[in-house]
Amino acid sequence: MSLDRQQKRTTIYDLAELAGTSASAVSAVLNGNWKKRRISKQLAEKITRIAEEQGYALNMQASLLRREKSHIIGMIVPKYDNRYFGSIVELFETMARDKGLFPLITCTRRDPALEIEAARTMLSYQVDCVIATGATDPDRITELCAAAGVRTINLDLPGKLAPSVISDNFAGARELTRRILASCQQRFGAMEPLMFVGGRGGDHNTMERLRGFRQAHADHGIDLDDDRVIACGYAPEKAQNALQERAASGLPFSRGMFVNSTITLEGVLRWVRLAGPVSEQEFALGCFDYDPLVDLLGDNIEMVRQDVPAMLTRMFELIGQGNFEPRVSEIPPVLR
Amino acid sequence: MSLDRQQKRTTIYDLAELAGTSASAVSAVLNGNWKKRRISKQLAEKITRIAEEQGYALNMQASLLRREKSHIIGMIVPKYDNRYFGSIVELFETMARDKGLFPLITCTRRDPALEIEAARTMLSYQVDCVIATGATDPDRITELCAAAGVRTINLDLPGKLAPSVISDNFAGARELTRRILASCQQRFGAMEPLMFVGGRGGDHNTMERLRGFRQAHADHGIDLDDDRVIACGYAPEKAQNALQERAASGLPFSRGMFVNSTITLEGVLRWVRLAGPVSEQEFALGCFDYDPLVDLLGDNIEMVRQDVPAMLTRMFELIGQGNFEPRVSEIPPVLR
DNA sequence: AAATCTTGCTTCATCGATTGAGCAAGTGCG
DNA sequence: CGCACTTGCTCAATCGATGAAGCAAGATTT
Repeated sequence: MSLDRQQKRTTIYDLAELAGTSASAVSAVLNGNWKKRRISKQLAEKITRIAEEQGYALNMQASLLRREKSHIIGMIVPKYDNRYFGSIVELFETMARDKGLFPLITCTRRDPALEIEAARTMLSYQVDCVIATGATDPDRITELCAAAGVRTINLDLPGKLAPSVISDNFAGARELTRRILASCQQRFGAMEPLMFVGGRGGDHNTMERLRGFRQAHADHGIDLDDDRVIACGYAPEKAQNALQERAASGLPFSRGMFVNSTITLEGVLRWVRLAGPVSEQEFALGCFDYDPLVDLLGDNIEMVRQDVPAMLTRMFELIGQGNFEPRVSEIPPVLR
Repeated sequence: MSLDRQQKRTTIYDLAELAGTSASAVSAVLNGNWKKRRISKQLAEKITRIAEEQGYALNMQASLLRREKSHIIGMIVPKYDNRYFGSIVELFETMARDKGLFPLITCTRRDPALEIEAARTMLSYQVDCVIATGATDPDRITELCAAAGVRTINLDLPGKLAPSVISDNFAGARELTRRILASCQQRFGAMEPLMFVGGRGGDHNTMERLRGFRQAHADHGIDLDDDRVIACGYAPEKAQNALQERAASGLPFSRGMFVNSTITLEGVLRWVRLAGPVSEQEFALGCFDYDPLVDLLGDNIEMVRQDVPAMLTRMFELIGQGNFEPRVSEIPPVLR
């Protein structure tokens, strides 16, 4: 790796020399508390000018080493490349910056080992706080951080040891299911039990969504066999294969499907395309997650949009209040 | 902000005391060069054990302050929430980590001021190298970093002062245009000049894609009026409004459209839905960018997928070779 | 005129990890 | 036995920014 620095960086000592003053004065001026330190306006202006001329950039590492709080806030995300996590990350950055915090984001591709590794790295970088988003084992992260005196908040998936901010999966899934059933009624002339595709049986969100899914069926007095639930994970290929197998198995198949995320939807649609009966026109689909392009192109696809701004607002509220009790905040999703 | 640390963090001095040795030995053991520093295996093992027991985490700030290279590699991206940049960021993180570099990513939401601010912040964090992705003013970033002795590479959009890795926009656009024209021929029985929607007239990629767009028309001997080009920016609302106005203007309108990104496609589809003639079935669309869900749902939408893995591979090659000549590497996109 | 206060700086220790220099004890060789 | 060499460590300076403590010169009070 040829990443060798060209010249030595300008430091406050260089500036002090150029300004004929001390490093301490330069530091005071550049970090804004020169009034408190009784530096004259003239000297302050002179130093500021010279710093600009020299293109001085603070050495954060040195600065952070000295300060007690780093104002760095870490976020661990499973994936970047879907709209849900993409918008979480983008808004998180913006909000963190607005609050004077420096956002440090790391993506773990749903790899539990990388998750722990990422948390450890964040601690090394002296983060003040870690947000564990959609983590497989949020409590492990909380423990690790707690050992270093760093607080954590869980986002998207809840944990037992730190506060969690998640969607109201039950209510959202119940309403989404209701809509898919209504769409079946309208388009096929009758309601039939739906299938549930994607997610992991063990994860909290999937369990809650399943509860809403079941409740909506019960609301309409529709019997639901357990074998209509295909919690095959989130990856597209897994959903595609699972549907393939299911279709081949001879078990009853539904035209209405509750799909657990846009990622999974990719697999479902691929199956419909390649191996499925005819076209997606013959299905009534619903997706727990939002993607604007699907919304525009998928005529028969209902979507639930998780309320990312509300979730992040709540999260920063908790931080602001210094509230780190392990309570769960459920944010209602936006239905379209 | 209540982000107060709970207890003091464990340092090498604490570990030294516990192990009955010196901080120097602890440091040598923990950063792996204990053999070079002639520390005995016993002591090394003892220190390692104690460090683990105490949940010790290195203080990166202190470590980086002392070292010459930080091994931090910065990336500036305009947006997270679309598949193209999402996959760039995700793969960049993975590849950087594999090469022993620490990825530091920042999103500027296409705000030129934030771009400069982000570059400055990266310098403060002592990055060894900055990747400016889709930057509005990459040369400004290069200058700023050069003043601090930090090299830069441009990705997606080229600059004049640093090496650039971009898609072969001309060839990609020419082929995409050819396909849209063929689709027009097949579906409407005749080729007609297409419209070009989205992008900024001034930006390199848009200019090159326009060149390919024009060339493909010329290849088929189709006359193309300049007023079929609507470079209204990338944002969905802008595209939607521009099409609205265009339709109202009475100028000739095309059923075939070259759309400059998936983001813009969102606006185009919205226009089709809300104000457009009937449905997207009556259009032949092509998009310079890839989204798997559009690929599955958009029956008449051709897509060009920029070859993100190849682009990043090339980028890391340049870094590895220490090659910082301002040359442009054009990576052929993948056509589907 | 002496005592006190204010202004505008400078000095120096400190944060935690790293590393060149150095030192003491042990080993090997003639 | 004396000298060189090796082994296994410790010491102390250093990276750059920060801020408490201190100090000198001038202003103000008694």
